[in-house]
Amino acid sequence: MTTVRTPADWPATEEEARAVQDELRTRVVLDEPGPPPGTGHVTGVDVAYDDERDIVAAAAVVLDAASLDVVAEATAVGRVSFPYVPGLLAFREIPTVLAALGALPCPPGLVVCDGYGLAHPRRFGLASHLGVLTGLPVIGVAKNPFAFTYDEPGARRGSSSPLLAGEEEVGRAVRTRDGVKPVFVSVGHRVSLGNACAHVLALTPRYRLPETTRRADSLCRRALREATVQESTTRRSPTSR
DNA sequence: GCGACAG
DNA sequence: ATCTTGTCGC
Repeated sequence: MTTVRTPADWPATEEEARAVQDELRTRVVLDEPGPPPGTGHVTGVDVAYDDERDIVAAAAVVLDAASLDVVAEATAVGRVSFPYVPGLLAFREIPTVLAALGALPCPPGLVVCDGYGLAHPRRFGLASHLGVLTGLPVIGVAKNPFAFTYDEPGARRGSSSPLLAGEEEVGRAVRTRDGVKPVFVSVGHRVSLGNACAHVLALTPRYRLPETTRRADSLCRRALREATVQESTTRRSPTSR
């Protein structure tokens, strides 16, 4: 498990963070289809927090896209680098997520993260940000519609409807299980929306959330528990070094 | 101006 | 995100 420090030039205020988003958004690539679903690697990333101790743990789990078997995984821990502000989530998660991705022993292929990409107040959510910084194809899968609107998709798995910012389709509400609340898919970088939705369906043979998200979620929670235990153990044993 | 609002 | 056990149901 690698440890990360927040970069020295990390934005300190909401204003600075928004300026960074406005600058980086010009580098998002939206005209590539992305890798075909069911081939190569698909990597889930997620983070867990311990606000009490100001610790954040990130996990990256690489799956074989065809079998959904785990191929590799990595974790990283660090300090929380920004408060939670709607629209600025990426600044809270990215340093640690980048460290976890960087610790992987193989290429991640397509990256699937929690939250949004294009579906964002300035069209530059976590998935877009992560894509621009890594150059990798990235999509976002969120559990809530944020401030966007949508019509309920059909009740069957595979149904979807546009996620709308006014008239603009910024993502899609995708039903991954019959009769279960949809997930909210948006493009991050170098993947088309249709392809992103196809990936999400390929990653949900059994549960509402993609296997990538589920694997990364449980791994980063475990990493957080172990990071906490390590630190308290060190404190209790001043002679142990 | 105020409230809502990914995780 | 996180606080949190058992429990109802397929």
